[in-house]
Amino acid sequence: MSKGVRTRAAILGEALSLMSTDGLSGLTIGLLAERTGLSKSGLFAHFGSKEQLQVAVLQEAQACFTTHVIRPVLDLPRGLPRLEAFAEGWWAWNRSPPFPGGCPIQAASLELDDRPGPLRDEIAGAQRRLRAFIRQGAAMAVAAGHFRPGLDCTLFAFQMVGIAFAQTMTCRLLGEPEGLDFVRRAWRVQVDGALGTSQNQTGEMNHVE
Amino acid sequence: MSKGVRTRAAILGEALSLMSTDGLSGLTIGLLAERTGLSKSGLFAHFGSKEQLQVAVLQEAQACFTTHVIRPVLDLPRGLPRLEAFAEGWWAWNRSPPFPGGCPIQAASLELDDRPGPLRDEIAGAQRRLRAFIRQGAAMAVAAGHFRPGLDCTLFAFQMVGIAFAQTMTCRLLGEPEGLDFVRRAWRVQVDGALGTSQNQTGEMNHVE
DNA sequence: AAAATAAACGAACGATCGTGCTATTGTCAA
DNA sequence: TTGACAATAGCACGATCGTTCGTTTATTTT
Repeated sequence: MSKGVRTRAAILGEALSLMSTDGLSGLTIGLLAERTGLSKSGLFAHFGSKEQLQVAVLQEAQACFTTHVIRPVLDLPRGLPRLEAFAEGWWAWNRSPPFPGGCPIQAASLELDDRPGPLRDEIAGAQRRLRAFIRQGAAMAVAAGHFRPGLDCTLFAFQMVGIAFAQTMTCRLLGEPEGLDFVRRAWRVQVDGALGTSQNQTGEMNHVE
Repeated sequence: MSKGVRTRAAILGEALSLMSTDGLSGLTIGLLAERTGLSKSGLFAHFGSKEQLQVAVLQEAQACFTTHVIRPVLDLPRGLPRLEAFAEGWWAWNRSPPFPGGCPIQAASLELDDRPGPLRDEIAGAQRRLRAFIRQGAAMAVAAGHFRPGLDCTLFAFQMVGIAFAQTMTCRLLGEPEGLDFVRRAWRVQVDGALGTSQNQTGEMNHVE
């Protein structure tokens, strides 16, 4: 591992921390240089432009999410077990990601949703992949007989994303300590609504369209 | 209405538009002065500091939301009718608010959630009031017999906020035209899960904790 | 209409922004 | 160990940031 690669990785790590608290627009080259102990120009040379730096940071954020949340659950059996573990991992990530601030991907998603360009493409791709992961996870649960046949897995992913955002809102912005309870209960409601009728733990029948 | 007040209102209107696309941190005094046709110093004098301008913009955003979404539904009968109308109004607001960009309140919520100070207090208050409004709306539906007794109205509000964020994500960032369908269906699932059993339109029984 | 007050301007400030250069330092292979 | 090259520093640039100040122009009140 050459020097340049190592430095670049260190820069991206620090950039992620900075971005998690101050957002993509708060990620400034001068500040980042100061925190990494590099000169502005020395740091700049690693990326060529501000935008390329931002793209790299967004990619690093995705890689970090994959490492911390996605990868660990791939060892678990497909279907409900994996999905449940992913949910719990995601809630943990949202509440206390490995940065001082909140999830950079969520923040960037709302920051960039009205500004077309490479940055929005990058974060939109990340969100699409995340939803696809959830959708496939739900589909596996259907295939395994955990979830009822005919479940709309795209809607399932949509709802789960909503819970995640509501969590950030509750836990981070409002700072309510019972936020995680609401997350878990909302998630439980959603899972219960997707279960196969034979496994329906709460005795309710589920809506099939 | 004196001149100063009129100008201030015009500034805030333009500021809201600018903020909806570029975020709170993109709301710069120079740019805002240019768009309103004022000089930087002339504009600045209306607020005294950048932070006070930002606070004023956040308050203006709340007022605008109240006018467009909250106020109209207060004429409707309490309970489910009002709640349904509010939902539809909110989805419409999220998809195409009276600004070029997306909902400034949602954007600011994620932008400020890690930066304590007057700005975060302001937006946190807005979110708390919004949730209280939803919670009370659900409580009225319970009182009116539309929703089942024992419904957790706080959880209900939590879930609804989640749907709204997921909508912004889907409709704005990803630009999926069918986004509104998912919003309505997720909302329908939530409402169905809250209905009194006698009115349950989908034939499912509901989970009561 | 004159006096009093409010509103807006123009110019300047120090700071920081992103981005080019050139020079110097460090690293790695021959 | 030297030579090639990658990595970093230093410096400067035009632009823009938020802010202050004194002045000028509008508006409102007397």
